Amino acid sequence: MDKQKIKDLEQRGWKVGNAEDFLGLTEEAAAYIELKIKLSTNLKKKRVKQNLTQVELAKILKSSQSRVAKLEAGDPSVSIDLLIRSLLALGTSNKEIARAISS
Amino acid sequence: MDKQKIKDLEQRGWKVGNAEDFLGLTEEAAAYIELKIKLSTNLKKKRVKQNLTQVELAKILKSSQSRVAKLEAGDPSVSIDLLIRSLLALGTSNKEIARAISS
DNA sequence: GGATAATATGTCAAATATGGCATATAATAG
DNA sequence: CTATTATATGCCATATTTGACATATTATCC
Repeated sequence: MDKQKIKDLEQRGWKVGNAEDFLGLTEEAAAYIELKIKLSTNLKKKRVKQNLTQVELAKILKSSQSRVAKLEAGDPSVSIDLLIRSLLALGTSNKEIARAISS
Repeated sequence: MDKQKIKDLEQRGWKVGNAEDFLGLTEEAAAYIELKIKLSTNLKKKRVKQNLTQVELAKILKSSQSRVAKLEAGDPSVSIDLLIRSLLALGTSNKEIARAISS
């Protein structure tokens, strides 16, 4: 969670600590979501860099524009699997994927 | 593909080059499989390090021994999603996962 | 050897992810 | 403003993944 946000909440008397206490997320679930967001952000960056529209990327992936939108939004309905396969389809290497995850 | 193997094949007159030509895999599919193997190997290592049996890990994951076996074998029927969630359940951080991927 | 624990493999119903479609909402140009 | 293009959202039939079970195989100990 955003450091400033935590500070703000603590000012107001909240006992925040971390995302788990606040949102009821286990550390595990939080890490999972974080991972997904990193991958989806990266996917969008890659697509834009290659001057592709969502429709064009969908064609490459043999998927649909709507699914690409959901991929880039880190929608709960998309799997890490599809995110990774999409990144690979855009020529991303495993090392790059690793970098994205640990960023 | 194993460097030595390639050399051996080339000795015998094969034009190998890479896994794609040889196995008919696209670079993308090869990278995907490679990634999966790295994660599954890492999962097994983690489990063993924590002195857990597959049955015990299955309990933690609310899954079954047979699925854990498949996870560790990188079976085609298991998703990267489940591999990552399993690693997280064993206390693996995103950074560690990234390291495993780029290793 | 035989008993016991751990892991592997095959199958399948139920759960989840996916592509595709319709449609809504931005963003960009003219 | 109004077309046009790009992206977002909701839905659903189909496809893939999953847990669970049975059973097979492989260690490990006596």
